[in-house]
Amino acid sequence: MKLATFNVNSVRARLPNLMEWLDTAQPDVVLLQEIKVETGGFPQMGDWHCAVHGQKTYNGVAILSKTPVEIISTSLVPDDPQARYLEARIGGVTVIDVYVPNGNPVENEKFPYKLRWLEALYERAKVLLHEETPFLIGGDFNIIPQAVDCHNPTAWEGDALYRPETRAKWHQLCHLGLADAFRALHPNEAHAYTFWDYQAGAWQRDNGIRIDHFLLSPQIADRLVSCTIDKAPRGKDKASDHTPLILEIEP
DNA sequence: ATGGTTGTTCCACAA
Repeated sequence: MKLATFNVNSVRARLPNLMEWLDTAQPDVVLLQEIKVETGGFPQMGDWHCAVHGQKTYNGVAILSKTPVEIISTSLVPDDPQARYLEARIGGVTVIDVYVPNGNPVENEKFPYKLRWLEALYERAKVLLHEETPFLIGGDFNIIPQAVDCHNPTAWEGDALYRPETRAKWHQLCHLGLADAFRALHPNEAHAYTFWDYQAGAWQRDNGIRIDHFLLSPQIADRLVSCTIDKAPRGKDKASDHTPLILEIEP
């Protein structure tokens, strides 16, 4: 079973690139973030089953699946006005699609909102682990876990993606027993990025960061086959600033 | 240190 997570930075602006990539990569399940469209405005996706939690202009998450997908929840933080969470069941697996708040600038309310959001995700993961539900969390976490996950750590000091409080939340999730699928299989690999800014030639200079992740519950981690970054979409015309992360698990 | 780019929307805001 091949799953992918892809922050498309507007599903409508990215539709030709997305369709081409789906045709090439042939995933079974795709977690999309930043669809930037209301739920009802999500494009027709042919024979894909779609679960969508969208809003106007900003944010928005969706799951595409070759097999039926049942929405379990679209709410993580109570009364969250921002569409960032989608929990669904596909076959026997609970698939959670997240678009974690960016958190910048750290001086205003955006940073505590990010930390509250991550705390709620931690609490949800604890419940699912206690229930022994096989699950995975994929998406744009807006977290650079370690120095090796960015080109120039000094440049990220103080940024909400790399602040100690942010990375502490990530490590709390991992210490619950969730596996960072990419890092588990590529322990020391550097320059393994999933995002390159549009600005200042970041892509050409490989000035990237690894912020898109799959976290696996123990039952899913036992089925882990591979986890790879598909850099090709980032090099296309009209590319998103993110590129897909692909996860293969035993059926 | 600054500026660099993209998407949505209506021009600033988010990333």
